[in-house]
Amino acid sequence: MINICFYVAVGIVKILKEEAMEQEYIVENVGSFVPEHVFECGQCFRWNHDEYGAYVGVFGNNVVRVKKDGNSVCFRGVCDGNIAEVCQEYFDLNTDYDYIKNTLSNVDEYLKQSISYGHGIRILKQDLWETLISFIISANNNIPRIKMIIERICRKYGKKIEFENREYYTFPRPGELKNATVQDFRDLGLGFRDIRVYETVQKVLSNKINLKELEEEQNVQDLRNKLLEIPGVGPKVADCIMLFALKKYEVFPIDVWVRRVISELYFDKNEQKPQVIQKFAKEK
DNA sequence: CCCCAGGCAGTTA
DNA sequence: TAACTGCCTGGG
Repeated sequence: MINICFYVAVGIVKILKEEAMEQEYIVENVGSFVPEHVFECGQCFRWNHDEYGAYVGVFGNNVVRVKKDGNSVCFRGVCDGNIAEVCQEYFDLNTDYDYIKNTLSNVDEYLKQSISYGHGIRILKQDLWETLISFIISANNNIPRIKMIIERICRKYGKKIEFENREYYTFPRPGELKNATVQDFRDLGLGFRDIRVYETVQKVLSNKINLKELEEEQNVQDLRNKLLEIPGVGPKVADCIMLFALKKYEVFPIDVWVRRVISELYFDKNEQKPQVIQKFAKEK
């Protein structure tokens, strides 16, 4: 398990509009932060680039615009709390990615090239509830459509936040979805995933699924088994939830592409079963 | 028109 | 428990 935390993202915070909690946070010399690598890698679904190459996204009750200029990154937005603290947690700013990349680059030539290709990536610390629902929707689906569906859910059930004269919508909490029917989800374009999302909402509301308990479960195997009981959550989705929302950095989500790439590179193009790839990745 | 997309769940053997 | 198959929907 990799967990390096000797490193602190120092930056400058400015209050821009006190009444709207609009703030700015500028961090100099951020190692490993390329917005395109962070936001387009498929770990998140609510970030979109604007006409100036900046990315704007909603997470929690925050709307933030992220712009990289040379060696510094500017975070600007309306935040539920201190923007520096909010961003340090969400963007994992206090982890030394250079150390991790150096270590993994020495494993083999394929990893070296992969890391070079995506050198600016960071693993976001996303909200458990949003990640759970988002990855149930991701099943047998493609990223533009996943993003579109999630946007429609937020627009219909989330809370509106205004920023820079535009409207943004939070991802609805379970309570905000309590009256949503299977048909409502079908109408939003979820397809056969509608019943899975509906049942998951209902089970969280009736406390058959306890999000807090999942947050606190430290044993990865037990956590995985608990996640697998949730409708619409299989092995791949469970691993994504653990990696992107619960800081379980030892998991290795295997989707069709990871399977294909690893089979091609390491198994002489023979398609391997997820179980075999899982074992291989863990050992490596 | 067919095929596929960041899988899951229910059914067989 | 491993393999097989259907599934909403949209785009290439």
